[in-house]
Amino acid sequence: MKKKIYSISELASELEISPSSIRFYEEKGLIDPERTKGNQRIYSIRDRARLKLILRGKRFGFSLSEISEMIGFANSEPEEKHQLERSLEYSEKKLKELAQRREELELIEKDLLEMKEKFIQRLKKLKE
Amino acid sequence: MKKKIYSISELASELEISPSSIRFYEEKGLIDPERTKGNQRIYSIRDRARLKLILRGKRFGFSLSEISEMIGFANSEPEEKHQLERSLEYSEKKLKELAQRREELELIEKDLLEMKEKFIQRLKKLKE
DNA sequence: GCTTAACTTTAACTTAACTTTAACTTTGGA
DNA sequence: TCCAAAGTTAAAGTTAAGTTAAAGTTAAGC
Repeated sequence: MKKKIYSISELASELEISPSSIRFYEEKGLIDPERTKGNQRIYSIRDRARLKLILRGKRFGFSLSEISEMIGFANSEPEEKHQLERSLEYSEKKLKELAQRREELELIEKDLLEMKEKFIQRLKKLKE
Repeated sequence: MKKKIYSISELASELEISPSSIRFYEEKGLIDPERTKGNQRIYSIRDRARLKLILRGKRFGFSLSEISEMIGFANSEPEEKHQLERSLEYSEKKLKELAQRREELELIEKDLLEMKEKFIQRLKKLKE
């Protein structure tokens, strides 16, 4: 069982963000790495995966607090029936939101494709 | 030919943003409505469409300046060949970016779907 | 053991994207 | 014609998401 771990700067350069950003996410409660005897942060593969998730979320315009909410929910292991049902509802809600975003993304793509076509047509005419 | 127009507050409430935001976008050069004799802003259907585009872009984490760049490019009518070619390149670049975003969106959706499945399974077990 | 690179915290600073406020003007209805 | 509602600008204030700086601590290679 290999237990790969990372220092803050390793992880930062791999994910192409600054160490300060990683510390900032920790301050905001999005991540919570172990520490060495000397108090330096050590990141596990799971921590790395979580950071990747954070960055992915950010690229979609989710705010850190939204991401925080999603992570908290993802990592909960609800045992009680009522809580389980609430979690289920939450995931369904988020899935719907994502579906809507996908539709909008398709609209933007359509706009851009049309633009591109227009440019191509005009270039063609220039060549005649 | 009906030439529907809007006041700032009409448009704001329709798009569910504040009038100040609309003014702010104008200040940033994203939109440029006509004015009445008395200097009040009047928005055309095209202005409304553009605002929608701005909001759509924002929902995808594009910054206002990126959106501004895209809009400026969309509204340019380049006649020169070289410029046309640049515009074409630009649109292709943006389309690639969008494709990548779509992939990431699919990853997030997958994560969420898995979560949802887990909750369903656990609920099932509880009922046995 | 020493040096130096990498780490630590705390606090101030920065930027984008708005929002709020203040002081004033225009518009639409009784 | 007058008044309230809606609009105007300019400037200051706010919030999120970092970045930078200062001052000190730990770890790694010689």
